[in-house]
Amino acid sequence: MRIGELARRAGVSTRALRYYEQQGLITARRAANGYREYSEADLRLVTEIRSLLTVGFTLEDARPFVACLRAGHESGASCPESVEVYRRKLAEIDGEIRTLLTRRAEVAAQLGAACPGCMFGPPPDRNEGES
Amino acid sequence: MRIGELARRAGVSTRALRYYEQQGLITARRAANGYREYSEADLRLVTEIRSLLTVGFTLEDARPFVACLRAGHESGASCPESVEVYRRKLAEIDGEIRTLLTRRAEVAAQLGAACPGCMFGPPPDRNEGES
DNA sequence: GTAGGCGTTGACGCCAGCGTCAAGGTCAAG
DNA sequence: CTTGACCTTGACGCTGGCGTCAACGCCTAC
Repeated sequence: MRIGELARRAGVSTRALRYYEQQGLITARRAANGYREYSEADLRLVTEIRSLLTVGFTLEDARPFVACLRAGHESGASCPESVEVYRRKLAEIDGEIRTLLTRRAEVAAQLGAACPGCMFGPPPDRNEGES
Repeated sequence: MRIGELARRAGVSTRALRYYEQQGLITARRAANGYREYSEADLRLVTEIRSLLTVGFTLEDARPFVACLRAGHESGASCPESVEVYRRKLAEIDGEIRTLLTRRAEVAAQLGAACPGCMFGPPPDRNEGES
C-alpha cells in the first residue's frame, strides 16, 4: 500500500509517517516512480508507535519496540530493551506524579491562605486512574 | 539598582529579566545613558514571578499576581484574578495527575504482561506529596 | 589610552512532533 | 488533453522560557 492508505488505516497523517521514517523508525520500499510502498508489517509498526506515543512515550522510547517487532517477535515488548524502557518510563511517571502531588499541595496551601473557603475536595486518588 | 544587581539578588539571568519586560510583566525606568533602573518593588515582583514559575505556572499565569502586587497589595494572591488562576491551576494539576495515574496503570499492565516479576511497588501515594 | 566590566538591542538555537504551505512529478478517469 | 487525487522533497511555523552569541556603547581604573 502507499502512504495515504497507510495513514488512513493507522489513523495518522502522512506527514507523521514521513517524520517517523526520517527518524529511522520505519523504512519504505520505493516503487519505480519513487512512491513509498508499505506492507502489513509496517502498519503493525505504526500502530505500535502510535499506542506508545499516546501513553506518553517519545519516539526515542519507541525505538526498541519497533526493533523488537522487526526482529520477528509478536509483541514489541518481548525484548529486554523494551522491558527496560517500560521500567524507566514507570519510574519517570512516578517521579512526575510525585512532583505534581507536591505542587498540588503547595498551590492548595496558597489558595487556602489567600481565599479560605475556596477549596474543593482532595487531590485525585490513585484508585481513580485504574481501569 | 541596575539589571545585573537585580539579576543576582533575584537569582535569575539578565536575559530572563529582559524577557519578562518584553512580555510586559515588569517595566524599568531608564537612566540617562539608557540603562534600566530597578527599585526594591521590582525585586519583589521578580521573586513572585520566580516562585510561581517554579511551582509550574506560566508567565501568563503570573500576570494577575504581578498586577496585584503593583496595585499595592501585600501579597500577589490577594486579588480575585489571582485566586481564579490558583483554582484553574489546581484543576489543571488534578487533571494531569489523573492522566499520569492512568498512564502509569497502563504501562504497569504492559510491563506485567511482558515481564512478570519485573514490577516494583504501587504508584506513589498522595500522602507522600504533602509537606 | 586602554583594558575590562558593566550595559544595550537583535536575532538565532533549543526541545518534540508534527502542521502547513511551496512547487512540482505521476497516474487513471473522463 | 485536462482535471484532480495522489505522491515527492524542502523548509518554515509553532509552543515557552530562556541560553548564547554578535556587535556595539558606557564608564571607571590604571
